[in-house]
Amino acid sequence: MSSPITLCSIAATVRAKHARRKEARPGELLAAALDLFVEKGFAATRAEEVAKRAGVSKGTLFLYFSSKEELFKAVVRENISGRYPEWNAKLEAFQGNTADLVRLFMRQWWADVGDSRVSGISKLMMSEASNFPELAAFYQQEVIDPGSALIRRILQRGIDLGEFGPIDMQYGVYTILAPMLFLATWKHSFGTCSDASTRLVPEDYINVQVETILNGLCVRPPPASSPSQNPQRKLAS
Amino acid sequence: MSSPITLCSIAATVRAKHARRKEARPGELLAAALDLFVEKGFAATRAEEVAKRAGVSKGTLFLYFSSKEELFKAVVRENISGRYPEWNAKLEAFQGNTADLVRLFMRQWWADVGDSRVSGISKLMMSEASNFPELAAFYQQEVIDPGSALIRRILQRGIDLGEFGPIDMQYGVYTILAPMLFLATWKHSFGTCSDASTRLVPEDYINVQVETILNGLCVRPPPASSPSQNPQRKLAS
Amino acid sequence: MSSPITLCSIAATVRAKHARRKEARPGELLAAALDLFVEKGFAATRAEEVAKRAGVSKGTLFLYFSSKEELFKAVVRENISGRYPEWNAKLEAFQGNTADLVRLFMRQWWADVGDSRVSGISKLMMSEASNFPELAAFYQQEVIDPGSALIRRILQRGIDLGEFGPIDMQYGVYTILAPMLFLATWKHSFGTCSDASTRLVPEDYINVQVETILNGLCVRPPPASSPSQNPQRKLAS
Amino acid sequence: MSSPITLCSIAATVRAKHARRKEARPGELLAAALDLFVEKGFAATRAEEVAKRAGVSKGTLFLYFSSKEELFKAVVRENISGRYPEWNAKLEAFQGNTADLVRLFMRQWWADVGDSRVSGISKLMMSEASNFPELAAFYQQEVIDPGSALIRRILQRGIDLGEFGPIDMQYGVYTILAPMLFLATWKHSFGTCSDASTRLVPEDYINVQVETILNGLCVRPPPASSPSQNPQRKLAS
DNA sequence: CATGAATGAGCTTTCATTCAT
DNA sequence: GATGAATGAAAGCTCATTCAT
Repeated sequence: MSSPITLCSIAATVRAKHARRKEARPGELLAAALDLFVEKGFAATRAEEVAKRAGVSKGTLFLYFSSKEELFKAVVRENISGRYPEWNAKLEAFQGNTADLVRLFMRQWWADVGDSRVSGISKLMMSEASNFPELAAFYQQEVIDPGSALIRRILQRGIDLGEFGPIDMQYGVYTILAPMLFLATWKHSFGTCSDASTRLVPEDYINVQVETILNGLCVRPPPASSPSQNPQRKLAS
Repeated sequence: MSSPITLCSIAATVRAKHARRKEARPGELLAAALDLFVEKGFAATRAEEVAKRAGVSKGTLFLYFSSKEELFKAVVRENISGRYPEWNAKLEAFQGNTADLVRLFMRQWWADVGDSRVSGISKLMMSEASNFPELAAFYQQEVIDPGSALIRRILQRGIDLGEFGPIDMQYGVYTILAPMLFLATWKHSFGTCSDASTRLVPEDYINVQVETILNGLCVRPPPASSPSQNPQRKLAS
Repeated sequence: MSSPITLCSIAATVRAKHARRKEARPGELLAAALDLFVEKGFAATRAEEVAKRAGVSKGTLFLYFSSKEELFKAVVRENISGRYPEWNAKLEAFQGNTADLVRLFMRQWWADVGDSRVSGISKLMMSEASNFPELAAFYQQEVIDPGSALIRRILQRGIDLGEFGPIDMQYGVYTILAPMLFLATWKHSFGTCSDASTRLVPEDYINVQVETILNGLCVRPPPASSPSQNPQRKLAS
Repeated sequence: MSSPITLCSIAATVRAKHARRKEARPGELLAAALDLFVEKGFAATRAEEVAKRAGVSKGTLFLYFSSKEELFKAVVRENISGRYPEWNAKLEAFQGNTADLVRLFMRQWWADVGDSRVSGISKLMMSEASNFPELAAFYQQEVIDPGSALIRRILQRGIDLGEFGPIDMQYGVYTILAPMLFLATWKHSFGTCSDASTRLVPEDYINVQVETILNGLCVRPPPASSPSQNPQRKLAS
């Protein structure tokens, strides 16, 4: 029974298995690379470790990505999946006042993005943007700009409905963007190594940030006709 | 007139010239190191290149700083930690209301730190903290903790004087810290490569941030007995 | 007949050739390292030279041994520690009187260790122990202690059988150890450069030492019922 | 009063002081170098540390010794002061039996040489002989050979008086030499780092060695007409 | 003479990349 | 296609030696 046919079918099976794995390879490598790039940064991530985590050999990594730089670029491109349509839809459908919309947006962002591996990409881009300018431009176009537009529409809604005062649109966006990107960056830098006493609880951080953004630090006379908008504000300890 | 005095002064000159080099070295090395650390990050900066830029050989660098980590620490002390006494003194001496103190603080920070190469250190630490835990701990101790304490005192002043409402101290600090560190990080990442149209003007960014922090986005009835505290707020464009 | 077997055997051959190199490497490296350590000492032996002598590159050395210290330890294990079981077995199996066992032991040591490059390791450790405390501790544990134990068992055997008088065990061991280690040290120091007239013939040295250790220099009345145990003692010239 | 005369006399005083120190310099350097070479070996001893211990600058060391090798050679040559005439005289004058002479000699050697810094020279030569062959030859001529001759005369005395049996003279010498040189070498190698439990007490070591050399390990019928020659022999523990 | 700042070759170790199998 | 053994260019740091002062 050691006929050529048997050999062929063995080979076919092997080839099929290979092919199946082959198609999965890049994805497995990219996932492993994302984890490691986020955790250690670009320079400190060793190619061999990426390969090992993806379950392949070092040589195979270079079969799919001609260099570590190409791998990095692929990781970033791969992970910029637009969740924007979904968010835009939610924004359109929202019925309540805009302050609550801002609260919802920031908390949702943390739950969907900040608290997931994807926030690592932000940290990564912040860290490596200057080493990969084309990638940075790409990221700006694909992620930062749409995100800014989304925030801008929220602000505009507040202004249009008379809830928010007048504000510079270009910089007003950062009012919301900065605390979020800072949180993502911090979580992956000092957040991994600072002692427990100074460790930041993201939900509490977000709550304090959003209430300050909305109402400011300065005392103000209680608004005439509105229920407490600030149930989450924590008292000074 | 070939008096001992003359002899002494010759010796003094000689010594002085010799000594002057020695005394100048650390400063030259620190300046070179700051440049390169900011430009390339900690890990990617080669000791030899620092030396070359300071106009000395590799060995000389290690004559003055026992390791690359010590060099970095010295850069931080020279450019950041060392300035806290001055900043604290300014805080003590300030006479106006706390809202103006916050405005002053953030604008001064931009002028002194953010707008200089020094802000690159913040970005660098955000990028590399997780890879150099000892450096991260040092930075937290020498920079983050005193900085947080300083901000906390500002907030407490506002509360004590009845200008600020109650706020959680731990997270309230980030209200001021986050926009500044975000700006520093942004400037050294996307700021170096984003096209002119989206480029951020730091002074305007700071102004919008500080007014939002103080007064919030939400409209409020004008306070009974105070003139507009917000002359800088730019109008929506 | 192009059966799977043929295919398999081709693969096997390929694998074997590949594997053979890999399996041969450690041995080649250990041999090269032994040579160089003995010739130049631990500190003065450069990793690159070991690699070159083994016919590989610097990097390859560190593929098999994680550091120069580990390389040295492996050399010691390969050449010394690893042989104790064999030596212990010989000791257990020995049937004759203990004086002859001591003679056998010292001559065998010379044949197996002293007369080979391995004795250079003893000299090397004597020279560099104080500079490499971790290596010294390792050597003490892996070589000195088991060696002392072995000698102690020989002495104890002599005492138990009534052949040897009572002796302090701790220092009695040096009675046998010192002449051997001295010989090894001498061979690799003055032995390499002293002129022929004063050159020491190890076998003769060993013979004189062992007879003196056994019977002393002092004359003694011939023991009642034993033939001369000392046929090798050379006469004074 | 700032006359040239004053200047000259100041200069003269300075020069005198300089001259006085200048003559002391080489000695101070050699003493410092001896300590360090013995403690750390040739390669591990840093020129700067020798200079510092001698109280001069690194540059000055190279003013007196053109290289580290020359310094090493000078250290060895400096420390080979013949104590042989004195020892020879003592040997001639000794009245007791030769066994006691051997005991005296070995204990005296320990007190005079082994226990002093000079024994470091032996260790040093053992360690570095192969790197400095001319020096090794010199040392052999100046130290080893006269020492051997002295021991040979002691042995010959024992033979001539009928106290010692016949023995090969060339190798018999090592019977006494080996334990002493081993002790010196061991003291400066493992002696500095082995744990307290295995630490060797030199006087006890010498005692056990000398009694074994004289009387051997093997039991013997008590000599008919001699008082116990072996009061120091320690009992097995 | 004496100094000590400066040098730079040299060391161990790491890791992206290659290529024979 | 896939492997992993092998490579060799760096990198941080040391220290004998030099030389301007």
